[in-house]
Amino acid sequence: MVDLAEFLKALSDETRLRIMALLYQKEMCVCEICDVIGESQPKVSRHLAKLRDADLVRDERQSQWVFYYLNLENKTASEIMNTIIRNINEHSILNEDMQKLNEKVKQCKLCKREGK
Amino acid sequence: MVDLAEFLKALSDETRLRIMALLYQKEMCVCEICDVIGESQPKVSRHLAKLRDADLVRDERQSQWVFYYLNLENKTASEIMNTIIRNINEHSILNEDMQKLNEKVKQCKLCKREGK
DNA sequence: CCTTTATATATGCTTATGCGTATATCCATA
DNA sequence: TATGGATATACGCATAAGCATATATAAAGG
Repeated sequence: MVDLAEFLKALSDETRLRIMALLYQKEMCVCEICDVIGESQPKVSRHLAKLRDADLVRDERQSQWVFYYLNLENKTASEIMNTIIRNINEHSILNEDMQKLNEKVKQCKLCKREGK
Repeated sequence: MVDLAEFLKALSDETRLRIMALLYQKEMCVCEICDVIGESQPKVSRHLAKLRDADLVRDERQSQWVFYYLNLENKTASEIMNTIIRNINEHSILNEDMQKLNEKVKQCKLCKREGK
């Protein structure tokens, strides 16, 4: 397992926290994430790479799109994410992202996966 | 409350994690902490300052000694510390510190507080 | 093939972080 | 008030992290 300090460092960035909170809801492709959080594609991609390096997320290419999803194998990591989501009301930006996600979900035509 | 990312950043350093795990057991003065984790006084002091800035710990001078203790007011922070401690077996260095703490506790003559 | 869309990475830069050493401060006591 | 123990901070340095912009790669579809 990845070192605890390393794993917390991977979580300790606002952009990455926002991404993690989104992926906690459902797996998403990069462009969806960019859309919801309003950050540039290279920025999101770089942060996803860090999360992947820390083994917090996994990715899977589906034709043009790369879908990211939480890696739930790390028990400590999963429990900490649970805690954050449970207390999400104290963290307004995460809350706003969730609302935006719910709106977007209805209208996104591109990023639908066939399976899963 | 301190920003979630900031708070996680404060936690995401091995030395600070070790200190937090110790303080989870009991309040301690700086020299005790140095002794248990085997790090220099300036290093420990600097890390304690960071934890204090993030409002994860509080301090209280008792004559020559400054005692540090966990600030349990931040709910998210407390729950995350609980999670880490609950899973401490996966993080050997924290475990070793705990054992060392237990040995030291018996023999420490200096750092006894009158109150609390 | 060529273009478009989606994604990843490289580059150059600025700022943040951590460290060891040296020094300052605070307090108790001789 | 001089000394020593406990603690905090300053300094100089090395490395890491984050950003924007530009470019590279991958797949789909004409």
